[in-house]
Amino acid sequence: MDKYDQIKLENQICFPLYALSREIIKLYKPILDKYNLTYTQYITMLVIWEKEKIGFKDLGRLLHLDSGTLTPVLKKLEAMELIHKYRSKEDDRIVIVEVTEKGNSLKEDILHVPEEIYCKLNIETEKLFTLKKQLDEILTQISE
Amino acid sequence: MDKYDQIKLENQICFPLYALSREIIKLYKPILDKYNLTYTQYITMLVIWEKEKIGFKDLGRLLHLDSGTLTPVLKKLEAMELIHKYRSKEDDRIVIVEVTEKGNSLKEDILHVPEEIYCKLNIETEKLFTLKKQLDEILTQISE
DNA sequence: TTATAATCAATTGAATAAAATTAAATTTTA
DNA sequence: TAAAATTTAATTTTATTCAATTGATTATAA
Repeated sequence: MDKYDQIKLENQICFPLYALSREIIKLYKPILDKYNLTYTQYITMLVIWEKEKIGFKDLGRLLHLDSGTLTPVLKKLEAMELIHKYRSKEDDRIVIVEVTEKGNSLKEDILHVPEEIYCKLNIETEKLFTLKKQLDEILTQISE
Repeated sequence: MDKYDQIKLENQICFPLYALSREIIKLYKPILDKYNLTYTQYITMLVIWEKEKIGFKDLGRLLHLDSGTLTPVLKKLEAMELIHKYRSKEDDRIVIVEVTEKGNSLKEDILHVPEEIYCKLNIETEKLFTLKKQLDEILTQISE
């Protein structure tokens, strides 16, 4: 037992999380390229598709992204005419994001993406499910 | 069962990986700030400390980082005098990285960092261990 | 030997990220 | 009610990260 063991890369818990996250995003790349979406833009659209209309703040909270990241992402999605933004009538500070018709049309094309990723991952559904459960649990705990 | 269920954020396996990875890096931030290291610089130093001397290519492979990321990281670490780089005598294409005396001195101060992170995470060691095992397994499979 | 291919690191441009600041509006409190 | 504090989102700045390309070097094949 070496006192330096604890700072070996192989003994870091966060590292495989960091590395795997980036590796999987790389798997998404060729698929999302067809729709001119980055991974961040893609997950942002997932939430907007599901909610149809959502406040900027709530969107950031769900995605764990702060305004400095989210603002340019939404600007890009708006330029692509997938969403539009407007300020709340009741409270002018609040920005609301809504999916456009063009955005909803893209939703139909995107439907097959998760399936393609699962094929590329090639891991038992059961394994993925238990892994996701563990990650969600830790994520909830940390985000408090 | 809605056909749109599969593109809900909550059903994406990669998302908690991506979000948790960034959340944990945020936990590192205040700790690593004291040493003027980013998370990427930190894990890069972990490998260099362990190997003492390593080729650029091997370093990138271990960290899952390509030259576009690693080049500026090493440039910064060299400016901080923690490492030095030189090209191989045998093959001028190959860059070799070595830890400096100052770099090795920092190693001693860094020893407590993993402990601090475990405290912040506040998760059973057993849970973390099994999680890491699963992640490592998938990472190995994907990186083939 | 010469031409071609492969390898390697650096560079470039776009996207992502965090921190600090600004600006506007609302809520609280004195 | 008026002032102060808080909330909210955008902007700005600085830094990081990634994919694609470039340029240099070495290895291989004709």
